[in-house]
Amino acid sequence: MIVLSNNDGCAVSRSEEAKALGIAMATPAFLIEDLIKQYDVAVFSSNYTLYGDMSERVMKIIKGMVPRVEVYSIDEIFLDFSSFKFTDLFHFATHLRTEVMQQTGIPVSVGIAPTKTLAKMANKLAKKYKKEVGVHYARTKDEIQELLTATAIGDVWGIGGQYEKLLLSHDVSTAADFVRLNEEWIRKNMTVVGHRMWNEMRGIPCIKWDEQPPPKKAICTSKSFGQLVTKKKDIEEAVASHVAVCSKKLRQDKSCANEMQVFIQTNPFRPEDKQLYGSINLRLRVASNNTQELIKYALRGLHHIFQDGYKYVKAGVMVLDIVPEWVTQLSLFDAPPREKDKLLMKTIDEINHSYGTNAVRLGVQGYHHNWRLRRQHLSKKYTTDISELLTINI
DNA sequence: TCTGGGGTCCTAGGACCC
DNA sequence: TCTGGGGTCCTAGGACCC
Repeated sequence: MIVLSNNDGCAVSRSEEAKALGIAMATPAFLIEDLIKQYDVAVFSSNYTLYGDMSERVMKIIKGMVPRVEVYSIDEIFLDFSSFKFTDLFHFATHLRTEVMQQTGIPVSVGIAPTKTLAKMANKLAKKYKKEVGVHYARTKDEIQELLTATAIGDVWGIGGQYEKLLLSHDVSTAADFVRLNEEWIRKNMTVVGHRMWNEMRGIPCIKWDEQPPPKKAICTSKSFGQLVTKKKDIEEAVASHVAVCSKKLRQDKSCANEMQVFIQTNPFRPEDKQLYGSINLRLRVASNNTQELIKYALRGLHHIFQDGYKYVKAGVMVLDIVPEWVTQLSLFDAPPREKDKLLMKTIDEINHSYGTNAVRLGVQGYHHNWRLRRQHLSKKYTTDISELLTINI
């Protein structure tokens, strides 16, 4: 089984069997069509509504069992055991795993260690080698050393492709090799970030604990079109729709943006086409999270960067310089009916929450959406849409 | 025909201030 | 021969994460 990225582009999630077939991470789907047919690989478009809902369920169970947690991503959560009354952490982790499995059917693995970086390593080991147990605990000096030796340098949290290349060229192939490196060398070649990882791996916690996610500094919505687009009207619809998503997220965060960026792009994988990347930054007169107002800015910006005669593949909107709603500075010459607008946005958000995103939208967002994403292999929203409930044939 | 999307942090260099 | 010292803010580019 594989799951594809947006627009059914690349394989971004693969079952063990798919990996065994040689399907590498981020392989474009069109390159493996034959393989898919030959081995009857099950293919799914990504379904973030479903994943988000299942994630919430899993996190909720864990939050109910551990008082201090940090949700790190859609499928990862850090647990703070430092003030824990249970001494048998291994046993507790096994119990936690069973609970999650029983209530959601989702297998999880648990890594326990003195720092976040080591815990991530232990987790990887738990997942890789201890599938039946699913828990790995590295506590003593020897256990930590063993963990470091078992971890390839490229598998360390914070070591990406570039650093991996650099380190391999210096004969550093495992985390244990890395820990033995000279401190100054690390500081010089890998900045303070590398230095932090070095300490973390030696058992000294350096990565802070964010129990509630810090407010966002930028929010971006961009998507490839399902097909190449040449008409300005289609791009206007897409840009307006992206703005609607950004503004909704701003309102959710109780934030406003002072600046906006709009960008459009041709397909760089088609060298036979004329290429263009157009982008423009717009300063808002007054910080806002109002969809209608933000769309006006965005379309004005689009007008400046759009050029006829190109085949566009993607458009995006980013809002930046984000401030909390309550610190927005009004302009001396600004007198729109802000309270009324706010009520309208609130109502639209509520309706869309109950009846599905886009149940209510602005006319300029369009209706037919010639540019919409390809999602040919979409699974159902089993857990969030009453009309897509799981059916069982008996 | 066909190649994802959304973020963060750090550094160096330039412009500016007194 | 010779041209200060101590700062801040901004941006672009590069690294990373999921």
